[in-house]
Amino acid sequence: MVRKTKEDAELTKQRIINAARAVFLARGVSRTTLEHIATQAEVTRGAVYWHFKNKTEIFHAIRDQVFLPLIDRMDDALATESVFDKSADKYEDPLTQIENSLCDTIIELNENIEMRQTYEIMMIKCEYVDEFATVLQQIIGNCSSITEKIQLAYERAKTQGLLTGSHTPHALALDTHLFFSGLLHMWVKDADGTRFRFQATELIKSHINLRRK
Amino acid sequence: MVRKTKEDAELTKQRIINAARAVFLARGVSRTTLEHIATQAEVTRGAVYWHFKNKTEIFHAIRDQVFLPLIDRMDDALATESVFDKSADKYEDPLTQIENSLCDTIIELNENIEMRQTYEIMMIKCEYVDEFATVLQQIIGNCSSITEKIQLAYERAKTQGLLTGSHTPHALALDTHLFFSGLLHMWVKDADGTRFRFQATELIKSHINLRRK
DNA sequence: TTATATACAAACATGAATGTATGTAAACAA
DNA sequence: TTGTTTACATACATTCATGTTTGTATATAA
Repeated sequence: MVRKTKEDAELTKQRIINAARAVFLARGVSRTTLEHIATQAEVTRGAVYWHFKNKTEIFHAIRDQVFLPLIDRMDDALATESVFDKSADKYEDPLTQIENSLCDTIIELNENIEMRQTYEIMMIKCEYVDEFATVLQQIIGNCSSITEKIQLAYERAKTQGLLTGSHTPHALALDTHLFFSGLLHMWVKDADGTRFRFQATELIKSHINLRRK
Repeated sequence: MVRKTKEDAELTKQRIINAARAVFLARGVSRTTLEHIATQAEVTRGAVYWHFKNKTEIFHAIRDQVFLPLIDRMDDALATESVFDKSADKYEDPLTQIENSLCDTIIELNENIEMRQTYEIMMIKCEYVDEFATVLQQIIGNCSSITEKIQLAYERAKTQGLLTGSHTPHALALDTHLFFSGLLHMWVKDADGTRFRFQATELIKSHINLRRK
């Protein structure tokens, strides 16, 4: 078995990525060798080195495959002025918009194995040093842009008189972002699902309800 | 230079721990070799192997030195029925108690280099697999007990009529805990301090103010 | 005072993991 | 049809980290 068509090769590449995700998850990024990945993908290290320069490049491939689409989706959910919820057949107010965009992420995390595994790898199976240190900056950057989107939604909520108290949209957005960040971390760490996963969406709802008039 | 007194030996051990913390922080736990640690501590690997079985044991030593006292302090700050704040010369209400216990942790993180470095190592320079997986369980456990303490404080706040809205102490406690968890993560990742560190205590205050009547 | 245990240093042996170089059969272009 | 490139597999060289063993000077107990 040797030379494949272009489609076959692309398939092999994807198999390597999937294999790497599984092995990273089980053994951590550092302890994973290219041999591990190759074996899991049922190829040799030769194939891995053909498609990727090194382990770091595989790591980035895994990350990009899950996070780039996610960021887009989150942007979409929050950026629009007003959203018509087809399932509920009505327009969502800004607070519900925030709530839904957070809940959707959790739902996606529940349903999408690859995304769940990728999150887990990024959060607790990876050391952010040297080449990986740059990833941290990207994460912080994404967080900022999401927080800004949330803040805009809170500002709309404020002008619409939906908010309780006299809190600034900025503070509310940061609080929400930190809450959600903590929730994601706990969601990931709560592997058996007994502590956080089962009530994640409820936690989001009650978080948002804290701000509702 | 050879056989030392017991005190000397204990000092060497501490030097190794400190060296390990520094190297773990710079290179990540996985990429750190015992040779790195030995060099940093100005001893040989022989000394390291004398005091510790392996790298994992050093890791636990670092963790215990910082986290065990921390948990005690957090418990103290939250467990007491009512606290007399000497600096302000008045009794603290439960909400202020929560606020202060969180702020104190941040202050400690700012002032205590070893604690700051240890946090950073645990959060972003370590992969929780194999022997380290158990540490995750401990972390989750600590989180639960802290959340319970916070919940008790919120219950006191409720009976004293300090809370806005009709939220349950349980939900409030989880929300606060997740918020703080997220804050700690961002605090650590925000190494240059421009995004979260500089306003961490303000974020805590505004988080608590969300609940104040 | 002497035997023994301590607190290391130095040397050794082994096993990986990495990257590269080479081989090769099939796809594809001309 | 043939030359070339592609998509790998295989083999090789090197580096590196680990754990263990041995050596040794001194503190300490008897």
